[in-house]
This record gives sequence, C-alpha cells and structure tokens, in this order.
Amino acid sequence: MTNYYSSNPTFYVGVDCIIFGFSDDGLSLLLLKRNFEPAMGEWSLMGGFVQSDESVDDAAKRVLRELTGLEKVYMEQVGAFGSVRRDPGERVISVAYYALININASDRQLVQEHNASWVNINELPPLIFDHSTMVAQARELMKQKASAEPIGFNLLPPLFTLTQLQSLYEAIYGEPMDKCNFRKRVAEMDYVEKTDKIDRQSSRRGAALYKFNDRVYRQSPKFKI
Amino acid sequence: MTNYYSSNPTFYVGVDCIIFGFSDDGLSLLLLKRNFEPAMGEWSLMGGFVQSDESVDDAAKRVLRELTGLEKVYMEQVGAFGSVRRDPGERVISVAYYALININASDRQLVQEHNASWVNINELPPLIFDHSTMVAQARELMKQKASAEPIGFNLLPPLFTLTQLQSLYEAIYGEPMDKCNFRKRVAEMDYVEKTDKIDRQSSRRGAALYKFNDRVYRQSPKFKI
DNA sequence: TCAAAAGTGTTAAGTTTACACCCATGA
DNA sequence: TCATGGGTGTAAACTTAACACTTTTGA
Repeated sequence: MTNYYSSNPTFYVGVDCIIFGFSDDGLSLLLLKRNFEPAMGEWSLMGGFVQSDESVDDAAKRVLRELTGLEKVYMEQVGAFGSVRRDPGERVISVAYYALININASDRQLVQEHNASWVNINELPPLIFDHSTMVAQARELMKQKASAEPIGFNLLPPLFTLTQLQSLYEAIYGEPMDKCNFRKRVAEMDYVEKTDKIDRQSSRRGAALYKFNDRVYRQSPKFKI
Repeated sequence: MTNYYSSNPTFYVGVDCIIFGFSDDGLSLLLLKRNFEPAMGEWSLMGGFVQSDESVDDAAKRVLRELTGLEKVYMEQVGAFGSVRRDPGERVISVAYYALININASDRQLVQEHNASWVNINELPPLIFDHSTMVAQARELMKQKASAEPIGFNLLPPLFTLTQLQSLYEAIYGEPMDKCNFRKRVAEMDYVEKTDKIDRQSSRRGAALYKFNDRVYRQSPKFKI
C-alpha cells in the first residue's frame, strides 16, 4: 500500500436541513418543491454538497443561509445517513441538521426564489429519498433537547407572550398543557423576563410580553418544561 | 453543468467505534495503541473507511467485527465529524458509533492482534485527532439512552446479579445510588426476571441471578433508572 | 354585558430520597 | 462469631397533575 488512504473510495457528502419555524399556525418546516432534477416536482429538504474548503457544519450553515438569508442560527446535527442507494442518482452520504428560526426574520424573496414554502408539521407531504426519516429523527431530537434546554426561544420573536410560549411547547410535544402549571414553571425561570410592553394583537385584555435573557440563563442554566 | 453531482468534490469517509465494556473494574473502552501510521504509538479508537458497496452503518459493524469478532452488537450512531483538518494526513469525514458489548464474548486473540486493550473510562489517555470529543459525546449519548431504554443489559453477561446491575448504572451515571431504591425500581420491571440460579462468586451468602427478557420488555416497553 | 383570552390559588396523588434495619454464610 | 455482601420497610420531602376560579376589555 503506497498510501494509507488512497486504497479507499471517496464519496459525495451532502448536507440536508430540517428548518423549523413557528407561527400562529403552529410548527412548520421549510420545504422545497423541487424545480430541478433529480426528483423534479417532488418535495424535499433544502440540501447541498460539502465543499473542499469547508467543514460539514459550515456547509450546513451555508445551505441554510442560501435559502433564508440568516446567519448565526441555532443548528444541531441529526446524524449521517449512509445507505448505499439512498440517492438513486449517485452515491451520496448525507448529514442532516435541524435549525430553529424565527419565520419573520427569514428573507421571503430568497425563500420564494428557491420555490420553498412553510408546511405545517402535521401536514407534511411525502418527501424524496430518506428525507422523511431525517425529519422524524430531527423532530424527536428537537423535542428531547427542547425539554432540557431553552432552545425553543429561537423559534419565537424577541418579545413573546406566555400564551405563545405555551402553544409553542404544546406544538413541540404534540399535547396540551395546563396553563397554570405551565406558567408556574416559567415563573421559576429568572431568565424569562417580563417586559413592560403589552401585546394587544391577540386579545382584548392584552398580554404581557416577555423576553429570554441568555446572559441570566448561563448564570444558572436550569430548564425543564 | 453536465451533471448535478460531478461539479462537487468527494471525500474519504471513515467510521470510528467507541466500544464500551463492563467488568468488575467498571466501565471501559476498547482502545488501540497504534502500531501503524499515521500517529503510530498513540492511542486511538478503532476505525476504518467506508467502502463502495456498504452503508456507513455496515462499515461500522464490519470494523467492530474485525476487532472483536462479534456480530449483532448493539450500536448507535454518535454523529458525523467533519472539520477540514481533523485528520492531519488527508481530509476524512468520519462518522462515530458507540457499541455496547459483553467483554467476555469478544475474541481475545483478535483484540490482541490489533494491539488493543480495555482502558477504564475514568483513566483514558489522550486520543488522536478528535477522538476524545467523540468519546465524550458517545458517553453522554449513551448515558441519556441508558436512562430511558434497557440498553445496559448488552454490557452484562446473560445472567447477572442486581449488585452487578447497580454498579453498572453507577458507572454509567458516575454517581452512587441507594441500593433499596434501585431494587424497588428493578422489581417493577417484569422483564428483569429472577432465575433460580445463584451466584456464589461474589459473596458468602450468594446472590440471585437475573436475566433480561426482551420479549416481555417489548410487550410493555417502560424503563426508567 | 358578554365572549374571549389573560392570569392565579389550592389540594390530592404520586414520586423521590434518605436512612435504618435484618439475613445468610463461610472462614 | 463476625465480617461481608445480599436483601427489605418506612416516612418525610418534594414534584406533578387536575381543576376551579377571577380579571380585563373591545365589540
């Protein structure tokens, strides 16, 4: 063997992004209706290929940015998907990531140019290749993480009401929660701070707007919802 | 663009195995003292390269088999590691897996031929590349999983005492547990079945031997230790 | 004045934690 | 007979879950 490496094959390595958003309609994913081959006309995740000069994580960030215009987004790796024939065109080993974004902060124009749209998580169409498996795993992982760390705030605008926060967690867990018990738990989190601003959109009475203070969180990082 | 794929680079894809074992000395990992380049003389995980005709998961199984002789082992993917310069020799994107094996079932000869040895989890040497990060992530993931699913039994022989089971979980969590409370929880798991066999190795009095019944577990898969 | 959403108090049930104790056996 | 590890009972402390209630306000 002339070289430890060179007797081995090489592969295309892809990244695929499961992009979560939250609105009045609940949790959604940003999906592409592919207007390009392969699998034109079908639904898929936003993806791309890892390049020589970038890490796999950076490739995922780049791909997310190409679609949404966003930088510094909360992302987590879901895992590598490496079946031999997962992509019928060529062998591609793909690494899936999920991202949590505030829908309103994303670049609508870019999204439209990619022929992408927000689809409610409970009404997902069939997806190409193994993308549905990726979504299922991402959802489970996100749920786990969201119960133990305050990552949910990435899906909300900077100011939010407790009712919004609760319906976010109800959407993540897929089950209703008791309002009073929910609020008691939030009240114990010093880093979820009440502002003096009032939201008058959602109700006659108006609801207090809260914000997440990351600095305070890091001083005593306890979270459990 | 003549081809959707061909404008992109390709990469070596590796797999690395974090192999957990359990004995009277506690939790250990099976590590290689490398007698080959690169990084000869240093400690590393057992690894290998994905081949054209095998999935990434299958590559991990093959690599584990090459070292231990074992098939049908409990394995989970930890994730993909894709920094540009993680391997100083060539660019390699690697996918880490952890495996839980019964030390006594592994092929001692094969292990020795690879210059591998069992190293206590609390006395790990520095490892090459990003292998220490892989180990840290694997350990955390395994701990999580072990608290919610009965995967720990894969580390034990088919018959075990409750004291063994408890010290296994103490090693996984890295903290002591109350014996009585531990046993109360195990007693609620119908699928941890007492046999009529007695272990006389560990104590004068002798301890009842138990076994894990997977069929019963799948009928009501509840687990929480 | 009333519908709709915001916001709060109380208690029973269940779970966890801590600690103290007895049992069987071979050296 | 006693050191050693196997095996058990109980109660206080804490957490969770369930439900019922009051407040505010624009239409």
